[in-house]
Amino acid sequence: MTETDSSHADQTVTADDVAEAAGVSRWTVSRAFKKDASISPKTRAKVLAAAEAVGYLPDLQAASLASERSNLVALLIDDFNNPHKLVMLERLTRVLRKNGWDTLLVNTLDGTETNHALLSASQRRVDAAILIGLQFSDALLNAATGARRVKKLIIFARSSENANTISISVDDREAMREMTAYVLSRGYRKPMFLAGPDTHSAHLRRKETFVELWQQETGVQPEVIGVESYDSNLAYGIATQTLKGRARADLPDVLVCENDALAMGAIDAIRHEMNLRVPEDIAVTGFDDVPQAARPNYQLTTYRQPITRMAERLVEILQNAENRDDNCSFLGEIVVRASA
Amino acid sequence: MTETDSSHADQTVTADDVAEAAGVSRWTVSRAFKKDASISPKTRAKVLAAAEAVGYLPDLQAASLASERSNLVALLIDDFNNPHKLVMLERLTRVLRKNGWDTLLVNTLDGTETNHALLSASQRRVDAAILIGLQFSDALLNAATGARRVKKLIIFARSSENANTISISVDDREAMREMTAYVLSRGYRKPMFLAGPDTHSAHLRRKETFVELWQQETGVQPEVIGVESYDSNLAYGIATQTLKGRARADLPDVLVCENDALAMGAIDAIRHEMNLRVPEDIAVTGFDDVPQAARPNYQLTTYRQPITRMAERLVEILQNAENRDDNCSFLGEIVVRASA
DNA sequence: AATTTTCTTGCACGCGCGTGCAAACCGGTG
DNA sequence: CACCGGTTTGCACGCGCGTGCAAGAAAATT
Repeated sequence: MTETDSSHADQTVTADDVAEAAGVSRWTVSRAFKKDASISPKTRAKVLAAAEAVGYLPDLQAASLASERSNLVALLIDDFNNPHKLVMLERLTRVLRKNGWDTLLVNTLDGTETNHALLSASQRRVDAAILIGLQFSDALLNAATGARRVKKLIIFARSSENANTISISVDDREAMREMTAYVLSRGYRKPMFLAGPDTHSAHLRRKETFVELWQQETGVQPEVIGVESYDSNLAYGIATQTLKGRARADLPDVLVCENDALAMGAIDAIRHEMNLRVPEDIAVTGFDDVPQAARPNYQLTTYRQPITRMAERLVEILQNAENRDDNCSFLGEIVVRASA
Repeated sequence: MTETDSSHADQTVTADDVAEAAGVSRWTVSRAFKKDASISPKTRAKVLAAAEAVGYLPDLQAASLASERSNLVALLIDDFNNPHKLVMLERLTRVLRKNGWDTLLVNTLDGTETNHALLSASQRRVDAAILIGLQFSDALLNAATGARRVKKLIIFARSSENANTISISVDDREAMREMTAYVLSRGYRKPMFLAGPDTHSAHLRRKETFVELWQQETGVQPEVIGVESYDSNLAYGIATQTLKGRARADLPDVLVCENDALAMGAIDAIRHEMNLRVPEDIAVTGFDDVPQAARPNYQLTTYRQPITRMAERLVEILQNAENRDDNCSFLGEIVVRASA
């Protein structure tokens, strides 16, 4: 039916059709769509007009088959519980798209499927794999770097010393230095640190930094508790379990949390389990500045990572062919709200 | 350097290499990787072993160029604020991957770039475009259906009567019928409905259904308020503005919300702005059963959509070549918690 | 044992486009 | 007018694999 309908052959418009319409060769059409190609301005204009007329757009699959670039990146994520991931997804996809990259979303949550997922991504000839997950084991990293066709491995929003790996992250040490200074400046003296799980390959140095600096500044070792995943409910449970029933004098005056998810769980526990006030009885700080942190009932003092700038840096790295491992770190800023 | 290193030629292993290693032709290799292909079991085993040995995996780009399938779908999303989106992303990517599909994540948040993003996806030869956003204008839908190479357009978790469109969603009418019955059964008599924005193309019928049923059952028209986007902070603001300062007798006894994001904002407002209790003073219900709804301090009574089953249905639709518009709707279940 | 029938395998061709090279073109100069 | 440097265009080849068809091998039938 539609095959004989040649009035507008929208079935599949190829460069040949455009070439015929514009009265040039197919290769000239190809050049018209390529920036910095050797083609005269008027020919390009003529070709682009013809392309517009017949409704042509280059086929990126075919293009990446023929060239060595795919302009496609894989985004590997294994934690869908933290709203901060949504923020990163939004920023990354937006910035990448704006610069001509498409994004393959790969869920590596299911551990047994992780390698398979990674290989699957490599089967799509991605120019890079970007990890924004938490639990990338060394096995995963090795699988990734070993995977053929994955040219670059980029760890986003985490730092890593692993070789063959580029990491783009906030400077956790400097961030915690600022946060520690802030907490001290507000007069808090009995802190407790609420930490997330320890991961090996890509690490947040927040806990170590806080403990070290606090010790250094006050001579006192701060109390530290931890949860085994960045989950608000777990934080709620651990905070309740640790603090509820303590004598008032034994309670911390500030709870410094490794990220906002933990902080929000802790705030809920303090209020709803212990009937205490934030920040009057116990102050709380977070990290990430997720959208929920600004909610009127949290008003969380936290640290904002410059995700957009980090994403833009990512694009620069993608554009550079050379694979020198330029790990780069950024500075964010404390966002002071009512919680501390 | 690495080119002369032919011990394991990991640069690019193609089917030819496997063919040589296995002592068969390249096309036999191709068949070994294709389910239901005409090939003897022993040959297949031999080929797969050889492939394993040389580290070969089929190149999906080349495969989709040669065939008419890409096993790639585009996921279009324009709302990154609702945690429910994270749930859907996780489920969809997991189920799709399990069934051999890869996912292209397309951020259509930036309105002016929406069409461009859609076209860009079509340039990747996606087998289908899946919309899980909110604001798909008719213009967007038309652009999508008009876009070449986008064979199917599927609206997920929203219903739509638009032609050339397949929608997979929960039966909103039936869901609200259950919710209304529950609210009535609990003895609430002064409801207020908190609605999200009205969108045209793909609509939730929750507000209409609730109003209609309540009227029908009690003869009373329930009060309705609305926010212009599904945002907790907005819901907090509107709830505060509407309810704060009302005489106790004029307050609703239950706030039925179009989704959990609105409900959680409302709960926060009720507690922190009005110093009232949930559910004793005002009960609240939501919709979606986002992870946060189970948090101890929300304990939100809500309605859970069977996202995984819906995703599996999606896969079936993708596998069927014929494009009959089988809009399908699912039944979820009320999740009763403490908030109502 | 000869001959069908059914499986299995090999192969030409094409999917749509990019790259490198050579031919063609253009305008300007001695 | 011939010559030359620079620019623009055309073209063979290949990217890695799937599909349809025909030849070959194996199994089943008489």
